[in-house]
Amino acid sequence: MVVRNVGDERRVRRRTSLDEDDSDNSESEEEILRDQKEREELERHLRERDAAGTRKLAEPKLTRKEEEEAIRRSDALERDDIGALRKVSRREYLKKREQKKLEELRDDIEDEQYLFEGVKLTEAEQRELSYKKQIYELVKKRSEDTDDLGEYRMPDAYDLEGGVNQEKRFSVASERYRDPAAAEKMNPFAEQEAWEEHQIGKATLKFGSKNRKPTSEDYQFVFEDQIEFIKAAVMDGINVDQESPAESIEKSMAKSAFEKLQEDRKTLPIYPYRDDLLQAVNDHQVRFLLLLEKRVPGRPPRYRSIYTKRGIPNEGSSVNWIVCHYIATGINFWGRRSIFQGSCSMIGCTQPRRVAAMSVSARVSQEMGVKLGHEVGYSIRFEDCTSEKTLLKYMTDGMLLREFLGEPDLASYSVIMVDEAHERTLSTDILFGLVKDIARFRPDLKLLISSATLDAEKFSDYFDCAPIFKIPGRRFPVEIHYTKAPEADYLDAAVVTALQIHVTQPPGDGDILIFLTGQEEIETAEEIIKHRIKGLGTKIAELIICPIYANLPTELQAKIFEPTPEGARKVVLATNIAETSLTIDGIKYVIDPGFSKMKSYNPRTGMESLLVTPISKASANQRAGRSGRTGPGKCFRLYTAYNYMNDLEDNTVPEIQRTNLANVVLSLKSLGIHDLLNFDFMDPPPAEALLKALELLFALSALNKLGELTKVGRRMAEFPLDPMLSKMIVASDKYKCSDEIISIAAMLSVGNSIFYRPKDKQVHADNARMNFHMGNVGDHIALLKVYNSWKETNFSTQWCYENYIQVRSMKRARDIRDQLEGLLERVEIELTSNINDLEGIKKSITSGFFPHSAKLQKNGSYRTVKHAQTVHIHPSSGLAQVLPRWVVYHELVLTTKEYMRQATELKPEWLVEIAPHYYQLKDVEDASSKKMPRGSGLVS
DNA sequence: GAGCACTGC
Repeated sequence: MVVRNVGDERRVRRRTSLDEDDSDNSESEEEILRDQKEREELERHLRERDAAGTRKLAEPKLTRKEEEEAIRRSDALERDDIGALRKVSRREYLKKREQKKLEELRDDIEDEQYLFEGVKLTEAEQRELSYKKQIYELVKKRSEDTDDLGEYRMPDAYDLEGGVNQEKRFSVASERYRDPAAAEKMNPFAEQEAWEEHQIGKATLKFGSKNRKPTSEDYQFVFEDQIEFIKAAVMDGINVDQESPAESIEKSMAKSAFEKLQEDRKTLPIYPYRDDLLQAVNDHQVRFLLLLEKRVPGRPPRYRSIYTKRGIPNEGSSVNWIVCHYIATGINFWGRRSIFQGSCSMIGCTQPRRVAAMSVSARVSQEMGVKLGHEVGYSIRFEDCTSEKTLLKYMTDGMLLREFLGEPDLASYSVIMVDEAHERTLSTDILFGLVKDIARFRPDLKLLISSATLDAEKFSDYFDCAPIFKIPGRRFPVEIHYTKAPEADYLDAAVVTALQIHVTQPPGDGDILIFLTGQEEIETAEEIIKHRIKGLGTKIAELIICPIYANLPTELQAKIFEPTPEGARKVVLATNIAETSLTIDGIKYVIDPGFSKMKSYNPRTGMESLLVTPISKASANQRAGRSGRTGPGKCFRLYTAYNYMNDLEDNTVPEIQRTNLANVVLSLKSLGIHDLLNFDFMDPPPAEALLKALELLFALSALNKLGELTKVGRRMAEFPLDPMLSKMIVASDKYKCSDEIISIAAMLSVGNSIFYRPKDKQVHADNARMNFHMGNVGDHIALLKVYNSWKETNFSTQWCYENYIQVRSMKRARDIRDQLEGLLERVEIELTSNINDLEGIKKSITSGFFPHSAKLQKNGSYRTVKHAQTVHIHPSSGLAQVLPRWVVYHELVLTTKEYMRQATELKPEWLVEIAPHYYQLKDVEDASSKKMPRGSGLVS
């Protein structure tokens, strides 16, 4: 939608500069004029679109600051190395970016000086501050050099010019939620230098003289508690290219980028199968299953350098895009016109992750020489980069699911390809069922399921014995080592193993990756390693510890992508995030303790909990594969071969079997699927979970007694939220406070990552947080206050710092809120605000969450009204000290106790008023008459 | 007086 009016000549120009491999064509006057024209076009387009008013469900809301959005988009696409959607003049854009960067940095430094005023800084904090100042100076210096700004530069391929541009790559792979300000801080030149200095500074502080020459005795250190490993197996390499990487880079540099693409396409392992593949798709008109035995790990450097300029978020992409390309260009096999010659129905391709959808589509559009957003586009939440021309559309699986709601037969698609099916995400599993269903009455629809799973037969059986098409992958061999005996303390064992590797192997031959279960464990491991290294002094080479987990602030995450300095070794401590979501270069050793945290759901109590559980074999192999991406690797498993064979499950339990299904059921119902218990799931969820979900939806009056969707239910299904949140919004219409309620809903759906609580400043953080709880209004209203205060400061970043609030989460909440606001219109709810009517707001909340009500007990604990289950207010709640008699809560989590997270006081009468079908008068009266111990000890 | 694996709409 957004790209329609960008001129074609831009593409031509771009192609030329690509071929010339030259970067200094400065902008002529003519081009500046053209840029201006484009900008005007854009503005006009945005105005028109806004005037048109009616918006498609998934269309992003771009109205806040059109310019800002344009810059953001431009930035994103530049990183794609596509540059197709540039909306502002390059010159203007760069200038703005530089200025903004400077301001941000200055603010940052000032903030910190302000915050730490009168506080004695630790060594690390001082270093951090001076590090920031350094960057500021560097950026300032660079921005004064104005000549730098006007010229058009092709983004570098990252195998050129002395190495990888890590920040750039990383900023895409890691920034789940893009923050333009943070991204802009990542100046490839300045930060690199400052970082190096920073690192050197750290190293000198810790390890003393770096210049000391190593003597032979330095390496004779032996650990007291070595762990013995047995080499048990080797995962063979497949199709590993014999050519040395250096040679091939040199070779490929000599050619133009376009030639490189042509050339490399032919060397892909899939290339010889091209005709067979198309023939196979052609022969199986009704349903066709394609299983790609993908490269489990790794691909040689020369391929990586060319195929994933954008970063390497998704390891399956290289197979995926080439298949899509074949299908798209080979469509005339089926008697239709090729994608280039005009209209035919769309090809849809789903990915489990946003970044993957973006990067693969960028790659394919480049491959086909078309502009991203035209013939090839992507569609993810908050960002729809497609147009009427789009024929090959990449999207997240959840997005296709929502498209189903608007178009239950997917009439606009002729091919659906589900990629990464082995990950078995919730959305993928539901898509399976739906897509299989519509394939029955749409014989023209082709299905392709692409998976790296080993039990292809299971997938094939599910899709009515669809033929399996195997495509060989590519990987390096990985040696697998098991321990001789089980390890009692896997954390300690992991640390010992890492140090063992570090000491016995020459530095520089490869980094170490340790899989741990969570933030806490990672921090502990970090401390242990630091402590042990200290004990070794300068006897060993430098070891750089890099923690990585999703909640780690983005700036700190960037560290793992820095190249390892000469003579040192990195040890990466990661959660599951390193298993699928991101790829780290240079890992040669993987240490796998065999555990991860998994969410489980108990349908009986409606409680979710995160449990540390043993991983599956599939998961273990995936982890092992992480060591063989750039060369032969080794994987050390901290369990025995017997454990592996006998104790581990083959595959991870699919998400659909261990989650709350309320949302799934609502979606399926609104698609007209009534018999859910007999719905064709590949792995059916527990019947109990389904019934629980149905029960809840009935209670929320989303379903009637016959299990049919009601009008309320239909409206609820429009919102991409939990049914209880959706109900809350629908109910807010009655209480005239939809404005407040959507803010609350947005804040709640961001999760519990809003308040930031650094270990060393917990008191400050808690104080700041309590400000929002003034008057004991309850956690929901406190969240509303947070959002509104932030809004009043014009979404200020500094305000967030002052109040220990995570900017990233707030920005996400803002986006969600905007989306919800747009959806209100669709379900005909008026946007009304009444901030003073707290009762109305609380009643709306109760309308959605009445099944989650609890009553205070004598001992200070609570008991849920419906199930008489003992629960407690979470200590982080504003009501933890207040203990109101009745509360309604957002969710129940099981950690050390059963805690209610986000609670608000309510009046018991409301329960009967709002949900007379759910609560009897006696439920409430009974309780209020007993009240608190009035007489004396009524024991029992 | 406690703790947050990872995604996605």
